[in-house]
Amino acid sequence: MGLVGTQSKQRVPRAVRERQMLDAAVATFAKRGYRAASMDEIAVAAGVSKPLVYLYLHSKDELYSACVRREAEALQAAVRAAVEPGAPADRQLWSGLLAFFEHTAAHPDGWAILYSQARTVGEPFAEEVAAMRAEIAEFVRALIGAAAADAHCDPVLADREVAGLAHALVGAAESLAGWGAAHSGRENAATLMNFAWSGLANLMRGGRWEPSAR
Amino acid sequence: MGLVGTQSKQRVPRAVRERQMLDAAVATFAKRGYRAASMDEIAVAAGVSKPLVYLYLHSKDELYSACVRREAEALQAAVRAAVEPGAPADRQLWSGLLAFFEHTAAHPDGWAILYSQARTVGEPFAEEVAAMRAEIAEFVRALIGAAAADAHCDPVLADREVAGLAHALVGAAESLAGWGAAHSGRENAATLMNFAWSGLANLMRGGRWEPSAR
Amino acid sequence: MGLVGTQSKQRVPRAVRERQMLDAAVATFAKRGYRAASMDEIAVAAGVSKPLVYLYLHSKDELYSACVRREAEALQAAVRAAVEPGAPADRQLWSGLLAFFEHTAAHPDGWAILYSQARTVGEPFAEEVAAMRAEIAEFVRALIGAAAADAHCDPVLADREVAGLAHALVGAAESLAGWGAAHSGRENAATLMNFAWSGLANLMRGGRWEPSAR
Amino acid sequence: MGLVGTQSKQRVPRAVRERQMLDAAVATFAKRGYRAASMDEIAVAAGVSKPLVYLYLHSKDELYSACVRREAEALQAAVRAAVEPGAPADRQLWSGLLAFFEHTAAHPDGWAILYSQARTVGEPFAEEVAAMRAEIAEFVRALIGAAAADAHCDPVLADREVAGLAHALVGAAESLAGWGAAHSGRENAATLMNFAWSGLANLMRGGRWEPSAR
DNA sequence: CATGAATGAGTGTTCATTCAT
DNA sequence: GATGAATGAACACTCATTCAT
Repeated sequence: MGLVGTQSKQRVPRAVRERQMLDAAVATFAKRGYRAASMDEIAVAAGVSKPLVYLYLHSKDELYSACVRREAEALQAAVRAAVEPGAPADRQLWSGLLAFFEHTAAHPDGWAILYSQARTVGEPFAEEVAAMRAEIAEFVRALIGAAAADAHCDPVLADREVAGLAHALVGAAESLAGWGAAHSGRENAATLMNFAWSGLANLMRGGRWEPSAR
Repeated sequence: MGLVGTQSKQRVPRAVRERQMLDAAVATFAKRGYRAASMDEIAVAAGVSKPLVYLYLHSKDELYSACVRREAEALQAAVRAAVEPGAPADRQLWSGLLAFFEHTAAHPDGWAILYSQARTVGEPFAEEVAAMRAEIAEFVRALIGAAAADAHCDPVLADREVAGLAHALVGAAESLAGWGAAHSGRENAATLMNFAWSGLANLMRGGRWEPSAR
Repeated sequence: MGLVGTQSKQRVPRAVRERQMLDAAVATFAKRGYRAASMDEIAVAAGVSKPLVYLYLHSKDELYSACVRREAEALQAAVRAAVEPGAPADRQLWSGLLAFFEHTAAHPDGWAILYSQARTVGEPFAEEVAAMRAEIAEFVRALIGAAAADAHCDPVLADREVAGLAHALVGAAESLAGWGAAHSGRENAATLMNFAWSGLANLMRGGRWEPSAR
Repeated sequence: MGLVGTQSKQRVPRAVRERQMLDAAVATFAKRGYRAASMDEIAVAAGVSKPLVYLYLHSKDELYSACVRREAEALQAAVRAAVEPGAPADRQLWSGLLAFFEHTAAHPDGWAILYSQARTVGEPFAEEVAAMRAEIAEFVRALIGAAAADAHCDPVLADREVAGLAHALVGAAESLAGWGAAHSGRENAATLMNFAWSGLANLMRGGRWEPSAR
């Protein structure tokens, strides 16, 4: 006793403790869902006492919010870092998709929170996640718009249609991320590019599928 | 007293009451989520006492299960009824998408249960919903396969790639259903067909987007 | 329809229906205990609807009370019928014990209600059962008193001691009835007579066990 | 304020609180029975909130089990401490009975739990109590056997008969403990010794009561 | 006579949250 | 800085009991 470094109760700087708590919370929320995860379980998983969790993160809502924010920012940062601003639109989309599939495969708990959990209506933070999603869709929309401009696309695509296409593409990517977790990110990205880009290119050339067509 | 319909304790046949309860439960589960919805709230919404809900539907789990089953069957029936088995593949896909978007737009609560809620990991019945989704994806996969065969598609598409495409399409449709609830089903279906079918057609002609392409 | 004897819903006279209900109730109360037995279960076991049970027996309390009363009277009647009023005290005790063990062995559910269930403090009817027990003890006490008088018992036994002896004997009999359900009534009765009567005889002769005796 | 003991939320060490809870639970279970006693009532009687009871004792079953265990061990300890292993059999029996009557008179609630409540078929822990009872009966059986051996008892008593006698004696003691709670333990013990020991002694001398005797 | 339909009141249990130390 | 002790409020579920038919 009295010897430096022999305390059993670690004095750990706040930043580190907070990260431990967030890690534990992300894992627990991903496994159980927001309501079913208990603060007790999270505190135990983080290796700290419950009041400490409250001291640092104030409430279950704020804790979950912090988890969502952290994971969302990490995903967005990964995608942003992969995209070269000056490159052609298809190249940018490809890089972004690749980074997206690789990041979600590497961080399944984070992805689960963003995709499966936080979306649940009625729960808090559906808005935060929806905002992130909207931001991504807007980015994709801009890419499509740029490509259309480059191609001097003849019968200009309606804004609303472009936005719809962007949402469809985002949904397709999310679905693939969930379904193709077993596959490599490169494979998923290639599948989606092949699927989407040709359709877009065709649209820009004025080719349309006609419902009345026999 | 004496007026028809002024009795305090309504005597209603079981089948009717059960439907009222399911309606109330679907609305409540859609608004709050499985865990956050309380049996009290559902009973009040259905205009009956809690014990009666338990008498007929036995538990929260069974009640939720019944909701999921009913909504899933309704959606599948709507899609199935719209698709003409003998028609060409693109025609079938179009009809199915149209029916899907129209049904989900007309029954947003049912769709919320199937899409947002039941998927949440940790909640019960995620499996049932995943199974329904897999069934739909398989149907789409078969359509794509048939179209590819019709087109004597040269460099045969790998099975795994077709399955991936099917999941991407399903995800795109789900995403559009959520985003474009305000739009007409016809519009959404057209957007998706334009987006997807041209890409598929191009793929079948052997056209591929090449990541290495500068 | 209209044919005599072909109704599916039996019209059964009240007395018979009541007996069916009591039989079912005795079996159910014996198996589950007073609180754990539900009126639903009893009604199903009796093969009638619940409101009919209420129509005839008014409440769970009254139903249980009727069960206790019926079983208690049956047991007392069996014992009373076996005892010959004029016979010597030991003979009377023997006959009573024999009848008691045989009746309880033949009606284990009734005995369970009287012995294990109805005694539980806090439950209603503990009093009714206690009264029956007191009546039996009093009968035994009178027997012992008569025997003592016959024997011109020297140092007259204190009234309280005789009452205590009677209670001890009753308890011994109850314990044997529970433990020795597998044995024949005759065996149990013989064991108890051998055990008790000699002790009583000795007491009457003035023989006492002395605590201070080495 | 400032006065010792005037805090609104008492901070009491866990061991103390647990004992308070057990005391309250024993009293409540004794008064109402297992099913009729509510956790609310117990918590109020213990002067704490219900969640604290659950935090420490986990469930109604475990709480009841803890009560039964504690009271059973206390009773057994009291009896064991009173019996001198080397003493003659009658002396041992006397000491044991005396301790038994004194302990049950001093702790009527504990005795109620062991005797009236836990025995009720259908309730949990009937087994635990039955096991304790069997242990006591076995101890008494051994005493009778030893006495018989000392006395060179001629027509050896059948094992089953000895076991029956032991059960009869235990039942007699239980009955007296319930009936004679108002009397002194010494009085009850004396009554039972006089009743039982002479009968046993007579049996060992080969004296038997004959049913066929006129 | 007999019952399907219905409920008020209460049960055991859990959880997010906060003090006093 | 860190925690053991404590609780208010709510939740899923059950049961004895009663109408209206």
